[in-house]
Amino acid sequence: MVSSIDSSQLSERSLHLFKSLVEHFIEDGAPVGSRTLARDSKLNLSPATIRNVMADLEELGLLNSPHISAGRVPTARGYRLFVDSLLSVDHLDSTEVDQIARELAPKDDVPALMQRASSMLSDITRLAGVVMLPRPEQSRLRQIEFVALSARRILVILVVNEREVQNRIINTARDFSPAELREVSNYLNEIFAGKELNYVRATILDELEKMKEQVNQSMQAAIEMAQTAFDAEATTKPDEDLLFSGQTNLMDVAELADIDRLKKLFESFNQKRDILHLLEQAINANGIQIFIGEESGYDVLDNYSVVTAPYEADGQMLGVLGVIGPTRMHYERVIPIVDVTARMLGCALNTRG
Amino acid sequence: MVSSIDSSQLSERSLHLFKSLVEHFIEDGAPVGSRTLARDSKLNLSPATIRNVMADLEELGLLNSPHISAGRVPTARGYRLFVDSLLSVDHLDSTEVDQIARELAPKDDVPALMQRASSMLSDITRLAGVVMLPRPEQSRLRQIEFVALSARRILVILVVNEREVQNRIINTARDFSPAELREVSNYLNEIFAGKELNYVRATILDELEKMKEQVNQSMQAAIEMAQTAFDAEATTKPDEDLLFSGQTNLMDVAELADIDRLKKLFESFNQKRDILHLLEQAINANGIQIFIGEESGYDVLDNYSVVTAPYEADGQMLGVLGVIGPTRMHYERVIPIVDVTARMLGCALNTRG
DNA sequence: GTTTTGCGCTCCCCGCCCTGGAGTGCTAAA
DNA sequence: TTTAGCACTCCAGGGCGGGGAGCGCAAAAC
Repeated sequence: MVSSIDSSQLSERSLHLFKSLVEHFIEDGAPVGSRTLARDSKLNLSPATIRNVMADLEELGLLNSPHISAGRVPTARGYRLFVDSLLSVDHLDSTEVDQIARELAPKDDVPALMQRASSMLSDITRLAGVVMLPRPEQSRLRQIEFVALSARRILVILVVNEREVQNRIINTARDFSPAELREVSNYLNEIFAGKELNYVRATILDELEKMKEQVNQSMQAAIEMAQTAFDAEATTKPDEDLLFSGQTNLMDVAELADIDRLKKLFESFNQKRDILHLLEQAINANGIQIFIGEESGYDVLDNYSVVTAPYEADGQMLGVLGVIGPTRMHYERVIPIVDVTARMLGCALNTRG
Repeated sequence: MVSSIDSSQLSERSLHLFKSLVEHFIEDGAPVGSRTLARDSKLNLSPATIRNVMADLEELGLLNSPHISAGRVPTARGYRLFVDSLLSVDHLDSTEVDQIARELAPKDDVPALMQRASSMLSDITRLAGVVMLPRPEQSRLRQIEFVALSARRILVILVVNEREVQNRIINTARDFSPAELREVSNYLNEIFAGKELNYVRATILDELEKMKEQVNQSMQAAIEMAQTAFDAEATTKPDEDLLFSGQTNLMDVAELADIDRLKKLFESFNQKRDILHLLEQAINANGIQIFIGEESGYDVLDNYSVVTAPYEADGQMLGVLGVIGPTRMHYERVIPIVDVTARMLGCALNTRG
């Protein structure tokens, strides 16, 4: 990464003008010229002076012009300086906070809650919202149950983290009686309840070995069954971990009218991979993190910014949520919204149901 | 609906030319003029003759021209005649059929299967795919189980139609012991297993009344619990019944470059309501049904066509699937693909797992 | 009677030029 | 150091004209 700009390297005046320019551009989406800036920034300077300042800012890589006789536009680096040092974040008025709180009332199951969080983000910001579901690595097994469907088909139910339920169907090598199944689940609950899923997956093979002669036949079968169950879990999950919403909002922002870029972006939403990687970077940042345009390292996100915040419950980081929109977005509004939503979601997930 | 055109009302030659014109337009997307038609239809007619024929066809409402000196374009009515009487459906080559069959192998749970069906439709046709999930009204309860999560929180598991599992969490008024829960589920399974969910929902109140003094306390509680469980089911489901995929494919078709229409369409995908209504009309048609442009009655679908087919398993209609694309789509390919997919999906859903 | 030829006409598309406006950089004056 | 002045660049939009594609109509040809 190139040496980034420190606000102390620039004069008060330059910063003021720069901030004013970025705000203008965010509002209008059109390159900003020296005259408009002279008129609207209260500094009482002539356009010519401002041109000199702007030339300096361009030198520093904070601005550039689409062509020689157009106004200036912030670069990614410029936005970076803007959000890091110049931005004054809005204070959300209480009606908005109330709305968020209402939507995120912990009334039903986790997936539905996440879905609501995502659509709320997109509704309020008029951009695209995204929520990463609680990471399975941090999921603690609460309970495991087996239900016999037919002779050799068994429904496995994993209760995870108080409110989340996963089920999968496995086929077994031999028949199990209901009593046997109960015995098996009791046994598994005894050793694995409260453990992390990752730990369970990792340990279950050892356990199998250790118990080989020690316990009776049905227990061995139990462990084998459990293994199948958790294996399946590991393989079928990974594309179910991001929830998008409000993608269509992005079709409004005019400067992205070029449908090709938008298509690429939508496709990367479907693929999920890139966005997922990006959000994973953000999970350990404590608090808001912002990826601006090309900074993210993903081509599809050129000209888009991602504002993220991790959410936690019971003192544990669970995942990340955020908003995706044009670099030219109203950061001063989006940031507090993402922030508050993350906190509220955390509250809703705290285990006191 | 206006009287539609019967192919017998038109001369052999007119039909041939008309068909040729539609095929041309589907290929190129540009209005077709008399000269191109004269060149490419093997009839050895002069452009002037063809102009006369085209004028007649326009009179009948099968064609129109964007402006006076452009070529002709099929109207919705024209497409209707085309697909009803003139279309010769492709024969899918076996590699494609194989691909479909492979994707729809009944290896895992119903939702995942549906998801695969939808994305396969969109992948193969390069259009948008949609699948309506099996209608809950036709779901038969196979088994019900309760799992105690904590003192007064109980996880209800409904196994429906062999392969589908639903769960919800309910809060109870008093504590239940595991033994009690088992007793309750045994009881409910006894009377309700194999019945339709609708029937269960409807009957459960009566049952409650009938059993009032007849059975012991815990049985009454059982029925109350079950009622809560099924109620919740009825209310939380309805927006989870359509699966779209490949929407981005629609961003390629150039003539719909006007982003506004596309945005409206995408929004109606999210709302689901309109598309759902449309598909519901198609569920009782036996076999392929095609909605062309304005015919559908929904504004958002102007210039789009929907090709649907219902799918069934075990002799029972379960739902509808289909493809959404520009009216100018390759019906001769899309139709057999939708058809085969519906059949295959039906097979995959047959209960022999 | 049907088909073709010929002709005049319409309309779109494209390239061209032009102009006005916005904005720049540079230089010289304040 | 700031400002004024000036020459210059580039874009957007309007007007214009030619070329092309296509049409309808009427008269000739089959």
